Amino acid sequence: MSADLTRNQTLVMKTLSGAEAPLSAYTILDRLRDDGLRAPLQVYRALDKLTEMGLVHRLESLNAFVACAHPNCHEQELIAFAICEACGKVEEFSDDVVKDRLDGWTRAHGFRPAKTTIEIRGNCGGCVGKA
Amino acid sequence: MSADLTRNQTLVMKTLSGAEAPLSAYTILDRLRDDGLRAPLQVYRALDKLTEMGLVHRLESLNAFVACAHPNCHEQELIAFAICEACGKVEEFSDDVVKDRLDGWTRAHGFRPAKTTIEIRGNCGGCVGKA
DNA sequence: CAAGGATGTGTAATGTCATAACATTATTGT
DNA sequence: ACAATAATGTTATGACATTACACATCCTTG
Repeated sequence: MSADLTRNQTLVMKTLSGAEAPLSAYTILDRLRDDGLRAPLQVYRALDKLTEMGLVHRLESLNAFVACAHPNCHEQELIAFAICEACGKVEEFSDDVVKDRLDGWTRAHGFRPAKTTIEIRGNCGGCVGKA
Repeated sequence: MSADLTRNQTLVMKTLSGAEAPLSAYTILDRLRDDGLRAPLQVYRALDKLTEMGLVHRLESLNAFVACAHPNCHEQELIAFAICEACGKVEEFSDDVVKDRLDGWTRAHGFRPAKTTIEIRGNCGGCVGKA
């Protein structure tokens, strides 16, 4: 089903899947030095492909990347992220009503959307409790 | 009404207000060399304050800044941006239904939001026509 | 007025994120 | 096997943002 990944793609994917929180490209690179990766581009190229395949998401407000939470996620239409600034964990969800409203706006304005980003930064339940 | 701005803040604000599209901090800096600005920090500090005041918004997916579209905008609750990748123009809007839905999700999950980003990248009406 | 705090400014150095350009090495389809 | 396509490796560079430190300005309050 999911197309085969190349060596570098597999390494990057495993690193992200095993992480508790989003990782920057350079952090991924650092964790893969022992596997032979040496340059940022090797990571960025893998991330590009993985993102295209919907296996990885980029968090714009963090300049970092996470593995997709849905096991066999094939590009869900619109994904929102809730990012905890304390523990770093990210929750991924989607909402059809939000999607409809944004679609409504773009249609009404003749805007053709290519990619939509929704990111909520704050503190997750667990971390609010501790505070 | 709007608190007085300092010299640097005024310069940055004027630059952004006069721009057709979002500007990066370094672009702003370049345009203000003749006014005596020399270091990125002078721009970033001004941008921080202006953003706090709600006069300027940061576009996360662009790493760039725009003047707030609403004349006397005092921190509207939730703002969405539609960013044209062809001409660079940005439209700013808000939607209470979207806000309610996202609020609903965060409340249900005990998540305390601090800042929410909604950015739609694509092509605006004008540019879709030309294509 | 003087002392102290808060805020703004100037500068250099550095840190962090991302891509261009080029050469080489698989992989795949016919 | 051959050509086309995609992936890789490497160096250098570009683009975005912050740390650390020194100095100046304004404003308060005793």
